[in-house]
Amino acid sequence: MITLTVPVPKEFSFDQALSFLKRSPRELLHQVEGETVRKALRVDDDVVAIEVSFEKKKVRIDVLAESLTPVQQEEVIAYVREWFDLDTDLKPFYAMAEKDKLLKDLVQQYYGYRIVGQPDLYEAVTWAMLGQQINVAFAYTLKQRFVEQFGASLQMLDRRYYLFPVPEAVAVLSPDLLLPLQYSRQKAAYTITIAEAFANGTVSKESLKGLPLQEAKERLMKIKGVGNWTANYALMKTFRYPDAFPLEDAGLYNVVKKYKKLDRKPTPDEMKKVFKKYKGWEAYATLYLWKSL
DNA sequence: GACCAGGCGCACC
DNA sequence: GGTGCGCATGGT
Repeated sequence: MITLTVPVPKEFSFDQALSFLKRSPRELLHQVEGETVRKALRVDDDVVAIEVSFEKKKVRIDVLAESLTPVQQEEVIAYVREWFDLDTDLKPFYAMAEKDKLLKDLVQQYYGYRIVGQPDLYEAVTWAMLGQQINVAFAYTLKQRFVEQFGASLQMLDRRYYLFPVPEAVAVLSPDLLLPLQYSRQKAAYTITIAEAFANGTVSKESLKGLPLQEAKERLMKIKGVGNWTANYALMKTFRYPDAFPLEDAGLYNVVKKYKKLDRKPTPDEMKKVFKKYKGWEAYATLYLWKSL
């Protein structure tokens, strides 16, 4: 076993990250047990299992492997930094939120809560699409079946670690194989077109990296099944564009409805007005507002 | 039994 | 370029 440590900023709460990661018992891509989260990772064409915990104000990563190349060590550390969003300076956001009626209490209550990311863009897009217009619990059920059936896994010290299916494997599936998992015809078709786009290189994390948000969104939205909401959500989770956030999100509408004490759904203009105050921090504002639901 | 979920594409105007 | 509809199923 190899142990790596990662320093964290003051405004970071490992417990908050864990409580987010614990939110579904159907999650197969990581397992939280006590104060430790376990996960399998692809590093440099290899697969390793890691155990992540928090010790002496640092993130501790135990890699269940006999040896790792220096490159692999770097990749593991980079993954964890991305996963927990350790490179974002939250001070300006908190300074702004302190003065905001909606966010004030939330940022105190959940201090150090960061956006748990999804470093794999393909996984982020597929997961966002799965979550369209159904409740989150059911989305997890669909994902569980999908991962069990089409994902790779490795067995390590009495535990099974699952990996998200790779686009190459999903692109060649027939939609009929997904229907027994309770996918709608629509979701089955979208699942495959998204995989095709990634498998044939039309879209990749590398090709979107560094693009302005609008451009990255347009590229993703060329894929059938990926609309504005899904593109924003995926870009927020993978690239952490601070201003990528799903404005038309049903949950956000409900927060604003409650806040403004409306007896109807807020209008898009009312939504924009609320979020105008959060310019540059829309993604983080969204994260904390979701917490209030 | 309604009604809504971390929407989207498409057919119609 | 706007509006309405079907989608599948679970939670409330």
